[in-house]
Amino acid sequence: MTETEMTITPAEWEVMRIVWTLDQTTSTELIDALAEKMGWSASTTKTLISRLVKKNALSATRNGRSYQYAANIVEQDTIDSQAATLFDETCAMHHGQMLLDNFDRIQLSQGDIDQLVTKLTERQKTAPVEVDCNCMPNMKGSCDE
Amino acid sequence: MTETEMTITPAEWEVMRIVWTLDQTTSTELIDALAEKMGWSASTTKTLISRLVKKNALSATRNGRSYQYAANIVEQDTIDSQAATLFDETCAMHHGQMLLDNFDRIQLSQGDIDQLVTKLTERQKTAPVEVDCNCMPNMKGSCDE
DNA sequence: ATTTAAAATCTACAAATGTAAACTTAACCC
DNA sequence: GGGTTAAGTTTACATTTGTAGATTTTAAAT
Repeated sequence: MTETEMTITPAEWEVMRIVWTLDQTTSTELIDALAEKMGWSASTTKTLISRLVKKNALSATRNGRSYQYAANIVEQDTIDSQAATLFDETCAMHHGQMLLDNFDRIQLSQGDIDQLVTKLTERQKTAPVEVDCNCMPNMKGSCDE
Repeated sequence: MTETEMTITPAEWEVMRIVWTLDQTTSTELIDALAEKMGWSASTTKTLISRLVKKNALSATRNGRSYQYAANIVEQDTIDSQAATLFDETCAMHHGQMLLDNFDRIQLSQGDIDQLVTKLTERQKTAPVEVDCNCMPNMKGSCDE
């Protein structure tokens, strides 16, 4: 499997979330959940399912009249690369503030916090006073506000 | 200004990054920077500039033969809402791990780290052992891996 | 004033995306 | 075993996005 770095669109992402949550599911369940959550018509959900199966994000196993759908991609990995893209596409100077500004929106478990604090404390030793801007090729300067 | 929550596409985002970095700039500068960074033709950059001006993300002030372009939207705010969207669109259960997995990709200043550690320590007091899944309407359960 | 060249505007167009109706097929109930 | 109906497949279509050529304007230089 050549892992051709597929793209999941926002609408498709909604389907994946349900699949990940239910682990193993059917089009009916997906149609119902997304009709409720997103207000989508059955057709819309069906289309999205098809596209996800075609791009191999979902596996479809025939079971009587219908299929059993399951995710072929790991949720954590997919979220991680989604985030990686965000970090890559935005100015490094603003990442710290971005986390601080969104802090209350981010749910964290006790274990997450422990690990983060540990890593942050470690990082503190080598942290710069100011992060450099990485928005332009040869730019030492900074994104000024 | 009714702040109609505009959408910046990935390609447009590249233009904005340069504008934010240079603060005040011209089409020529943008064309050059993006030709180098992205390999775009002059026309492509011009089109993106137009679209950004039309959606009011950029202001254009005539100056002789050309325009002076400047951002109408604040970089930090824009990055913050980009991140907010990511957090909203992904399962809350995985946010902690997402940060840990991307830790080395995130640049942080000493000040950022201090503030984060402070907030995390404070949060620890009320943090749950496990974060709940928020992928489906009435779902107490969890996204099982 | 005329030429020229840069800057802006207009037009184009394929691919991706969101959204869904229409049609087909096949499993299941009676 | 034939009709019903749920599930899947096809077709559709407007918008958005990435990408860029063609055309028009107009400031600047001579």
